[in-house]
Amino acid sequence: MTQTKTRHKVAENGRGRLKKSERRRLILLELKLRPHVRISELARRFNVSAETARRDLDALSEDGLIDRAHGGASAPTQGHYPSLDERANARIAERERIGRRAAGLVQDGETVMIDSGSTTIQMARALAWLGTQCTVITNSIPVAMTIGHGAPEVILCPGDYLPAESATVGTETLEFLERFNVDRCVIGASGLSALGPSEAVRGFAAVKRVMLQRATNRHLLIDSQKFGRKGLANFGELANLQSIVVDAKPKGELLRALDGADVDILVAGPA
Amino acid sequence: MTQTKTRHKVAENGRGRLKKSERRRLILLELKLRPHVRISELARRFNVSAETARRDLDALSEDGLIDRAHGGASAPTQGHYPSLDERANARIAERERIGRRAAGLVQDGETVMIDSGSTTIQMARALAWLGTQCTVITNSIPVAMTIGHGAPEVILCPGDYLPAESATVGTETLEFLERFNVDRCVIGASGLSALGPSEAVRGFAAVKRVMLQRATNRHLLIDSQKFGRKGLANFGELANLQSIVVDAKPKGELLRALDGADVDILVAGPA
DNA sequence: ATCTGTTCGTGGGATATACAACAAAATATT
DNA sequence: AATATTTTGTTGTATATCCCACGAACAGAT
Repeated sequence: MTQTKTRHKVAENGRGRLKKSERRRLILLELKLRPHVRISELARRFNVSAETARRDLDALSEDGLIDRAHGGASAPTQGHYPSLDERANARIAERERIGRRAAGLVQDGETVMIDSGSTTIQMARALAWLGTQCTVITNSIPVAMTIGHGAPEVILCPGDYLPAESATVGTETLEFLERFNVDRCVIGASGLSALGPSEAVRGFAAVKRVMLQRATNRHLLIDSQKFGRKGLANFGELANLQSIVVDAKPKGELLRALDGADVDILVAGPA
Repeated sequence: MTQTKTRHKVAENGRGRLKKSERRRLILLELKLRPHVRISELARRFNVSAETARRDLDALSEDGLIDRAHGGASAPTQGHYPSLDERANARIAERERIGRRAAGLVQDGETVMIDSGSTTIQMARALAWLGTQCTVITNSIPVAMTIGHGAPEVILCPGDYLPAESATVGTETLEFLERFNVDRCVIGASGLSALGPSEAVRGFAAVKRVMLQRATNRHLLIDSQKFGRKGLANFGELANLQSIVVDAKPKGELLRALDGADVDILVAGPA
């Protein structure tokens, strides 16, 4: 049952033992197929001690390539997700509030474009929860998968697959989106300043811009931590937005700019 | 920190305790966002004993909704994956062989269409392993995600998202595929008889048909268990295929038909 | 109100895993 | 070839989880 010999041309050791890098590569590969691997199982499979397997998992976890668990590890969630320390969890709570508030805006029968991003995933989750009878168009795979099992119908955009964000981008995506006219679009952003919303990830700004063009009602979902920040590329003016959904009301210059642009500010309460 | 009150209208118990079904729903929801939950964590969060949390996970695992692990549970792999009992694992081994053999057919620089299905996922895995420099067009999300982190470039098809198969289907998908001409297509099937390959899942047959039209070289990946079976809809004739990749050589009528149609039979050896 | 089935918590012994520190082996370097 | 470095194995102890069985609390029905 030693499969080391059967492999293509794995770098092996003196006595058919796999090298560290090979083991780790196999672990990653395995996690693409199975959701979870167990330390004891890896130890047996590679003929190494449990400690070594543990060290492998710790190292991979350090690099963010896997999600460590007691006794094993899981594949990281599709689409970057925040690590699990306290601060990140706090942010999740806020995003959850924002997502729930935004999901409440969607009415039965509407068609909605949803952007990719961690906050919009939360919204998708809330939408699935509510079971709103709507049609969703998205370029985000996590959004599609989250909603997929619920009531709403999902149309996925084509395009170049961006693994880091689990979303599609590129001209295919843009052309596809341009074929639709929808009731609503819900987008996230890396930053929001008086000059407008901006995005850090290459290629996303264009997608957001097209979504904004194609929707009657335009909503921006954004965490208050991102107020004042400026990302790589601006997309659209403040006046282009119907409303922003936030966890805390903006202040100062940003608030004045929003008021001037006649943007509704929807603060997601703790309830 | 008791969030039970903050929920929309969760069914709660006398003293703000969640009912069993609510807990399980929340667990499922949580796993859409995070790859892994831990029993101890759930027990704290729901204010129940670890035993209760364990029972929840066991029940959900029984229904195939989660993947149980030591100390917790993970979300099941995107796209249906066979349960882990012995027989299923045996089938996986065969599919892995087939997938590896098929991946070997792809040359650097080629453009390949890959169908959805458990066997093609295995091929995607092998392709990522080999690091072949190719461009992949697929309607399967697991395929895209598996390959995504490797060398090949991935273009995802648009369409209606089919949660059960984690793939896109429908006219959007077909129209999109028709815009490309590729070197190779690799497709799976539910059955293969002398009359040709057939597919059971609604909507998939059309996708396969278009992929076959658009490719110079056409390969069918199929498990020998499916020889002789007939699915819902036939797609294409045997003569339409360059080769089939199988784990065991067909016999009898099917073999004669394949020979007559001049189809190469590539048997994936155990090595 | 009483009954009945479900759901849940508790306790204890067996097993698994985590963590740390050191020793042994393999690999790389000079 | 000899040395330095990395990688792995081992040991021991603390901690977590598992599994089982039993009894208490609960919800719904008669």
